[in-house]
Amino acid sequence: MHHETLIESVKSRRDTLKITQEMLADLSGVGLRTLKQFESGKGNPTLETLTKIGDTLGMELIFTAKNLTAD
Amino acid sequence: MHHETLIESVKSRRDTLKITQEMLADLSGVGLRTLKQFESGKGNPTLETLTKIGDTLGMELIFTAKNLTAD
DNA sequence: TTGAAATGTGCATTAAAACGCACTTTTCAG
DNA sequence: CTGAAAAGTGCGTTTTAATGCACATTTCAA
Repeated sequence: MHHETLIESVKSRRDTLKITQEMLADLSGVGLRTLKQFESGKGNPTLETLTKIGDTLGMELIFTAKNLTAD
Repeated sequence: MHHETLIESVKSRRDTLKITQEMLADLSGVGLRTLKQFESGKGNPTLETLTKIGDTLGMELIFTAKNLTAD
């Protein structure tokens, strides 16, 4: 998985929930600037930041065995 | 998911593969100090660090819908 | 088209991650 | 038990994430 996929997960989810970056920032406690940075692919968020975002969006971050068959 | 679960995933996987923190540090390019910090629960790693570790262990980091039924 | 809402970016500051090094503590086979 | 390997911690430095603020750019319904 690429960094992008994680970003897409968040943007997609946020889109589904119809909330703006600003709302997510407020709800999650993550700074708006940080969220913008992350969603625009310019950031390298910490686990804490990702967790806050995930919690707010009803998602959780996990490590799974990588699928080696597909490419 | 708690931060711990992520840590356990890594420690468990590393244990299965029979590699030390030092080896994982070398293989992944993540500093040994950083890895120790993370595995001992004292750290707040960046996505990049988690990705490097995951890549080396054949794991990938993903966001999944949180399971609200279980607890 | 148009303007407001939403998103993206430049700049500066503060807090903290990443890191190396040396040392302590823990683990465990023999 | 014992020693060596593995894991954890204190300390200091450098890099950078997190953040606010102001402004630029994009999106899109009316």
